[in-house]
Amino acid sequence: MNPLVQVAVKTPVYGVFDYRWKSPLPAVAGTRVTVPFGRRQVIGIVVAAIEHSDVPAAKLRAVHKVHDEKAILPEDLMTLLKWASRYYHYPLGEVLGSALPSLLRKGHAATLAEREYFRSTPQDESSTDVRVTVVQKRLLDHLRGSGGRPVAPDSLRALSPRWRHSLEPLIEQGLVACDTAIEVPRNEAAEQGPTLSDEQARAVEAVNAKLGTFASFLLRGVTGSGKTEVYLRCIEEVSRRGLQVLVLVPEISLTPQLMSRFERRISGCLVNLHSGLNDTERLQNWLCAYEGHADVVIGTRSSILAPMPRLGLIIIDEEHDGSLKQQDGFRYHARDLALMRARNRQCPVLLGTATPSFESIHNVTAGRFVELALTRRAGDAVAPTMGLLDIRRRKLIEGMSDRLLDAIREHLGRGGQALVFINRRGFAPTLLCNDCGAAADCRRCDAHMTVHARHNRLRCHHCGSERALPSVCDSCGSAELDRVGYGTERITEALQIEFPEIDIARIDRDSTRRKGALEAQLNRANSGEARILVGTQMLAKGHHFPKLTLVCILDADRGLFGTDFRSLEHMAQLIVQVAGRAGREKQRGAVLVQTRNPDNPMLQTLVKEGYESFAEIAMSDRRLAELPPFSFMALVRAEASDAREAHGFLVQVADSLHANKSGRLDVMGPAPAPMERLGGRYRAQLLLQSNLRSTLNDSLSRLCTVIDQLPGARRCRWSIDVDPVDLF
DNA sequence: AGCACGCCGACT
DNA sequence: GTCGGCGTGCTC
Repeated sequence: MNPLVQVAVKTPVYGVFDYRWKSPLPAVAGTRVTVPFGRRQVIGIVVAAIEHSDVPAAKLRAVHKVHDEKAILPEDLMTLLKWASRYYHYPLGEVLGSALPSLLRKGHAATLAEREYFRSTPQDESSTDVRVTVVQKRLLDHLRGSGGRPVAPDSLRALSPRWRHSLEPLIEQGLVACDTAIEVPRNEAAEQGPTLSDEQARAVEAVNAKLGTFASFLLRGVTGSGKTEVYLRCIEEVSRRGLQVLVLVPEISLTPQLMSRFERRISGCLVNLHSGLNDTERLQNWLCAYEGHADVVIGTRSSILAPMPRLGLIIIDEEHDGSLKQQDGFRYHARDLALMRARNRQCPVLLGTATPSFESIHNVTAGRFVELALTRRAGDAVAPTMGLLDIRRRKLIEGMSDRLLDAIREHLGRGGQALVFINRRGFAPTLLCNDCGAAADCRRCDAHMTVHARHNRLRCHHCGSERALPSVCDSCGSAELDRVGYGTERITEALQIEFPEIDIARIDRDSTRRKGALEAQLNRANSGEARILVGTQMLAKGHHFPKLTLVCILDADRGLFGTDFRSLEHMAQLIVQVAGRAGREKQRGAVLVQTRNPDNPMLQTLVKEGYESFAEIAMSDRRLAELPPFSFMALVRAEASDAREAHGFLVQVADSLHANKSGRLDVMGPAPAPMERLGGRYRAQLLLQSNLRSTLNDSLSRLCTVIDQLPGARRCRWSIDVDPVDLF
């Protein structure tokens, strides 16, 4: 009897199938195989070798091809991914697939690219009268002159564009030898780190003391307190021990400063994994991690699934950041996977932020995380002063109060820079008819369209559809159209009128879409050429503008009344992050928050006492309301082109849950999603909440079985989101 | 996801 | 009579 294997295949329903193993190689879990699936051939991952299959022998088919000799997904990753498949209720085949670079999913060989090197042979050294061309003479001289070290093609190309043509005869004659070697990037540190503060030194020591065991640290450091320096010192120590470090950052392309800082400080093999890489680069860097050549891997969310044979430490920068949660498909949270992975691998996790997520604060309170605090800013910098600006009954110029404009004038006068933060791009969020009151709405979403004045267009920021800016109202034909509300474009325009001599840089997704445009804008900001910066949350993260002394936050009120129970938390994090851009050098910074709710206790606490006090109060509200992190949530979403279809589907799903009575489970809905219509499809959702993780998990498992058997489940697109961050 | 199977309207 | 529309179900 042939041995049997289970193979995970990328398919939304089952995912794991049994096959006959016909290869002379032993079956290894984590290797890629091509298997017949239906009438196609697909690539799957071997999950296990099994003794017996419940599938009738006649149905079992043979593995067609074996791609790898050793596991492409090492055992520890397989364990993590299998766990994640169960935890997030997402098919194993899809989960395993998401851990592989796309070229490997398509069957590309898992080998690092090789590079040719050339050197002069002993035969060449001894020969005296070889007849060579001028170009060949030049090539030989260069090779001889390199002192026996192999020479890369690049430097030969510099000698002659047709270098290979000239070189080949020399190789044939045995004068030049060609070797191949794998290409592994190497980085040389160019600078030394500063002396650590006591707090930094204590933090580094605490982490280093736990290397080789599982421990979780929350590095809570105010902006500018030198969290990155702590990361760098820990990385140095882990490298010294011959282990690898995995560093997760929010969006690497938005933080070139952070990336170059790592490059200046770390010696060894440093690779990136982020969305800006093409498939080949991504594969090469992934393989560097997989083969253990990489000492440090820096990447975005999905890097948490990168194979690291000598993993010694996981660092997550900006651990509160929403981008750590995948918002479609396999909806994992990179922070939670990191904790699970570190526990399995017995290595520490270091989570850094100025504004911890409530989940992490809760974990500190519960004793699961050790808190490391950095309370002082580096150098002479002191924390900026924060103040609320009551704009009720005040004269506003394009949404900005006179006091705000005065403050900008004052800071500019003293040679400072001002940042105006408004988390809305475009000119105005709404176009209203003055006669009939109708707003210009998106035809595919339940949303107003945003006015983009510069391009004379209306755009929907939810589905991306756009149309020409109408000159008359769609509903009544009136020409009295009002652009209501403010976006970065309008604010920039207004400030330019107010400060005609001043150079203003607008930094949002629209103004930085073109390649290199973001760098160009950031350069203008850093050099001090631009004196006023207007931008969205793109400006909130990680940037360091030396001359910036004033931060103005225009629309803080929006977060106070969000639809989501996390709106307040996110608003506070955003305000603190933006505020942190001010006064990072000698001049003390100031932060002004415009509001129509100056008496709001949450806003007051945040501004007067800071994030920590704010979080304490906001979290006690969460506890009373039994919301996460004091309970566990999952969201079942459904969307269909017919609203009744999506709702009906969820009614059936909900019924199956009510029928079962084990543990405490609150089922809310089905209800229309906060924005019911999006991109022309109707969305409904079912919210599950429990005080026990296991109850929630069990309910979801049952729910999956029910859905699989549900006729018509395929007419509607559905998904399960465990621990959702946005209830949209 | 694909891909076949199967059951009803327009056509050579 | 047949061609082909896409709703439904399966893939070890």
